[in-house]
Amino acid sequence: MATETRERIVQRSAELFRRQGFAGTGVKQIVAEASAPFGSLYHFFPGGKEQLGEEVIRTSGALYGQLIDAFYVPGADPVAATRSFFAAAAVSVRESGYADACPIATVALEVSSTSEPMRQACADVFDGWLDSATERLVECGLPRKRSRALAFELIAALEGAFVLARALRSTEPIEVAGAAVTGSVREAIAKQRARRAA
Amino acid sequence: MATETRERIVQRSAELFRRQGFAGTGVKQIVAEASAPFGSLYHFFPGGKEQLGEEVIRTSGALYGQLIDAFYVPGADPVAATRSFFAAAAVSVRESGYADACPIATVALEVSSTSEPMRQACADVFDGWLDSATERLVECGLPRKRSRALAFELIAALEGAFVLARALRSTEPIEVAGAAVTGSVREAIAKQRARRAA
DNA sequence: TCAAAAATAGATAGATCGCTCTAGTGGACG
DNA sequence: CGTCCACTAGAGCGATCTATCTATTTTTGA
Repeated sequence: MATETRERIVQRSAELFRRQGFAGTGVKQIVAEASAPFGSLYHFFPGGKEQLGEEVIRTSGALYGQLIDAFYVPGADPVAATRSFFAAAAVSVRESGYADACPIATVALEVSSTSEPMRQACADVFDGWLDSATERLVECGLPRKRSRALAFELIAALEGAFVLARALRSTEPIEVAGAAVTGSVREAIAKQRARRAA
Repeated sequence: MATETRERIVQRSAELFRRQGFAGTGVKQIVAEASAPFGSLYHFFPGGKEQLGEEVIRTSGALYGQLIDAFYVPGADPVAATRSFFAAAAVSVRESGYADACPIATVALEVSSTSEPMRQACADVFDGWLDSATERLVECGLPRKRSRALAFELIAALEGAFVLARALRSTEPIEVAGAAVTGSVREAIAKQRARRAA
């Protein structure tokens, strides 16, 4: 089945978009690096580059979102999970030579004011991440409202740390931000335990 | 003095870059919207678009950095300053229709893997912000090490909240992130006072 | 006042952009 | 065996990209 060509296009696009941005990546470069025929791109994506962009955002966003569930497994310690999550992010960013951080942030900032379908795709991805993180924290016994605030704090700190890490070529922002979020989670858990004991 | 043309080019570029990114903005569009002669762009910036980009990053980055000093004035309450800082950011983002958030984040993510001089400019700007915030917190009586960690937390949370706010078209990320950072500052101040009392 | 320098003005080069088009290939199925 | 259809393949279109070029106008300073 030749639909592997389609997958190669999406995967290569995902890598190029997150590194050079959407506007900074040409369709010729995509098909060349994906070893795909040029005609196939418009065969699989009749909506052109924008349709490809939207799909790349949704698929790579969903893939990355699975990491949240992978770290915050039910029954595990959410404090340790938070620490591990940021530590893993730092390793991943460093190992890619500070090239690959968030799969959609670069595109998100680029298209939020220029392409409504792509902006919506980014919003859906972020909403999905926030919902995932919120649910995992609720399962840890935290109140829903507090969980949602922590989810925002977690995603925002991670995204911001990624921006700094890529520009500064350092994992320090990720480590420091991770420590801060870990502290917030620890405090929330402690407060919740105290309330239950009373 | 005709150097106002040069300033118009820089200012207009700054606005366009932060909204559509560096690669997504053409030099023709810049001179058109800046009401500047096309030849003037290459007269003032013989290094072309990249030189313009670097200068835009440095100038608009320095301008934004002054906000840090404006909010964390010596003698003022750092907790209230943090709250005000994020509140002002939220208002600013909303009033621009979620178009203008961080002046350099969009470009930073775009060029960190494609243009070393522009990446370095972004790194210098971020370093400047971190140094400013660190100094202001040190002046508030916090230990230098703790101040620097809080500075990272502050900038990272703000940057990440900006990414989310623009895509979600909501100020909630900025408000929630602001509350988290404000809490961290409050806690650091309280801990420092307790240490001094002992 | 006049020459030199600075800035304006825009035509245009050469490359690349996203995209369309037609032709051809290979395999599945009647 | 022949037909259909998904996919491959790439030439090429018009538009746009960055940048250079020459010519002209404006400003500056001796």
